Amino acid sequence: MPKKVPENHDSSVETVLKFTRQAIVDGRFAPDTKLIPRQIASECGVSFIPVREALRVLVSEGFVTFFHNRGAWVTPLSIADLEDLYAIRIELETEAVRRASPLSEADIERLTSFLDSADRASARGDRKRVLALNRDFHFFIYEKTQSPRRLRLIEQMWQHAERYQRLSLNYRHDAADEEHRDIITALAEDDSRGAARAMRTHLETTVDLIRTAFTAAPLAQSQKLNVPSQQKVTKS
Amino acid sequence: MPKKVPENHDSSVETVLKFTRQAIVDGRFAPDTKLIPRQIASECGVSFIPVREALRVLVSEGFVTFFHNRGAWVTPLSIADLEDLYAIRIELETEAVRRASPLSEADIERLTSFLDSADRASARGDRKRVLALNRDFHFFIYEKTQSPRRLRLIEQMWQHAERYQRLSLNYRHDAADEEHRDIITALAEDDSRGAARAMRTHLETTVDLIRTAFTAAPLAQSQKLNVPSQQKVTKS
DNA sequence: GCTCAAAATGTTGTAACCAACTAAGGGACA
DNA sequence: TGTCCCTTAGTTGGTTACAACATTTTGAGC
Repeated sequence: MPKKVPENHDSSVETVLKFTRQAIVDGRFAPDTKLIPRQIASECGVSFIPVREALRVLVSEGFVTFFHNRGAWVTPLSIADLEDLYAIRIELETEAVRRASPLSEADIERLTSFLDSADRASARGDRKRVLALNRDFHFFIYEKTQSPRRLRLIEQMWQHAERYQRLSLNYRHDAADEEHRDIITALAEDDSRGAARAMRTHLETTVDLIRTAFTAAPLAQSQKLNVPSQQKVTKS
Repeated sequence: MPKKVPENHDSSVETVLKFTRQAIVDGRFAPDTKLIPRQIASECGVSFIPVREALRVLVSEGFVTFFHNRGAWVTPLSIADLEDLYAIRIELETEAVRRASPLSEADIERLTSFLDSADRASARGDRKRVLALNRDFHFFIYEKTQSPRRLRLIEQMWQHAERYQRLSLNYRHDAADEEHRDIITALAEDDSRGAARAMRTHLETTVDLIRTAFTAAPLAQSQKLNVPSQQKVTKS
């Protein structure tokens, strides 16, 4: 059996996968639009066979839907799916916090430093950095659970969630920061249940904001061009 | 002729996907062995390109691991992964039961009928039917939650769990049946928390059994050390 | 026996080709 | 004018063949 380390350098499938997934997550490939393999292939500088492999993976991840003989389409967004998604996130992530506790003094300091950095980044208007630090904060906790499957699921859920978060343009840093610090406070006291409760509150507040933004700007999901008939063919 | 009947004829990729996943789940493709694309291709009667697409999907589902330039290998099993898997199953499935409640009188009767059928099947030694009814029982509840994402995750976790369950050869029908009826009892009283508790107990008992079987027979995952090449012993 | 090079095997990716299906356009006809 | 059917063009699903490269095995010389 092979002794270690799966691939380090990206294969062409990996290249296409990352490119396409990112394009879907950040909205460049809009919901309910058709994905044209040849176009993606030329944009990534590969032939169209690795593109099909990548699309298959994206189908299995839920970002893309195949319609038999009608090609690959970006999976649409919906309020129902948003609720479903966040319900699952809340379960997985509150439990992750619960399992991460207790944290060491050093870990608490590290978490605090993420928030302080985010504060400074927010003050200078560096939204991208704020979002990166938000992710760092959350995943620093989740990684403490030593649960690879859970971590993988949470990562996937986050990517799906990003598709929705993008719609609420203004990231409310101040409110989020306060909720984050509530989580830290509970963790510092080894109050795992309190930390989990704070995480739940945080996520529920987030989904409330997104829901509002989503219903206010339904353009994002109602712009259905060339929608194929609803005969679904590939799930899995 | 009026209209073409939409054929449910699986695509090549679907065929390979189902074949290979099933072979991994039921142990015919043992953990830590190499998957030979050409062999799978010929066995499914397709060329090796759809096989590669299917293997990609199985990688994304966690059943297969790619090693760059060293091919595709069946993901190994481990106690740590077993615990991880069941921890997640418990979260997703207890919450599913909680959300499924309250159920109608008819639903309760339906659930009871599954268990009665399983009893009869067990009495005549039809293990396969017992397992199918076990699945029907669980998923009848989970489908009531109207949560497609959760359902999909649970289905995937079940397939992974089957790889481990296979190792504990004797399915303890009587114990499982009693736990199942505890779940029904709680559901019949609209006691969603009680039902969730009963589900948790049921799953914890199950994982205990599997853990025991797994540690008792570690051969199952370390014995099948792979060999260089599947057939050719070349030395003649 | 041991080392290292060369051949065999396997993996990754491309190109050309074909069959089957979808979707769009153009009559024939009421 | 409008509907329905048929043709046709374009796309998708799938195969074979092949080139480039990595790994493994073989084997010859020391």
